[in-house]
Amino acid sequence: MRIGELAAAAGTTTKALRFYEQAGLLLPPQRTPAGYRDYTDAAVSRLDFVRRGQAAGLTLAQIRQVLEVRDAGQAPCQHVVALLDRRLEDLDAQLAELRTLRNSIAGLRARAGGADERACPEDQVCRYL
Amino acid sequence: MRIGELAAAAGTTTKALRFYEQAGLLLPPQRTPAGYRDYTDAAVSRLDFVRRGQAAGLTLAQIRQVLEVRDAGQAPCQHVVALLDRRLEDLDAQLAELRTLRNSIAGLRARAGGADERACPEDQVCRYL
DNA sequence: ATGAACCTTCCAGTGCAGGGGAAGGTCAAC
DNA sequence: GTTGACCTTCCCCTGCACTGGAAGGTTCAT
Repeated sequence: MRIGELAAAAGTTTKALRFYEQAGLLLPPQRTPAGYRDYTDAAVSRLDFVRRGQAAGLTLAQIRQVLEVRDAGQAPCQHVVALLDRRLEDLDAQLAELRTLRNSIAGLRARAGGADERACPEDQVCRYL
Repeated sequence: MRIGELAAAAGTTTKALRFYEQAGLLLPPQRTPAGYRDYTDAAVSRLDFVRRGQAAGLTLAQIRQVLEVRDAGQAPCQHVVALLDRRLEDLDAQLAELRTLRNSIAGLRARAGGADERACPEDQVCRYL
């Protein structure tokens, strides 16, 4: 399987695949005599895993760590669970932050009312912010 | 007022202030004969505005636009209100997205249970993701 | 034999908001 | 008269996940 086919199968681009290889997410595949990358089907499921990790909001560096554990022959499950737990914590923190921000912006917006046009005080840029 | 004093007064760094000037957020100040930047107190309240904008999650580019309107002698209030409205929409979208993500990760985590150590299937990286 | 469609490497840039540090000028105090 | 703290410009670096393009090699169909 050449890089273009793999990209099509995984729903990504050849550029991204070369980048993944250089980033340690894809193992360097066999090469044809001409130097073309020659992938096996395993690369497709590996990329599926990468995409599931990304969908879970993991960084490529975190996904790579999981893959490295797996490639070393160990079960990465414990590691994966720890990542999920940390991700949940981060998400909860981020959600709390965004909710606070939303409230304070909504407050500003309410204070501004109907966007009337009286000029702001001279010593200030805008009284609505 | 020299740049170091202004930075201290505004709770930021000289690096950031030079960057703001180059980015069009701070007007180029007078210079002393030696070439030092010499700010007036107006710079402090301008920086306060910048910080309030940042606290509201606006980008420096958006804040700069508001400042440009103000510097042109117009009241930027309408503009500010529009920015706040867009920011609210974006925040709501982002919150919805994060909530969805949180749910799906919580689902994965629940499926993983107590992080037990049975190996993942051979053809898969980890059954928990 | 030639053109399209693929592939290779390498270099550079994107957006965001600055930070790091070099090389050199200036100002006040001791 | 020199130390130390400040200032100047300059250019590169960070993180993240790629993307774009140049210059050149390969494969396949016509």
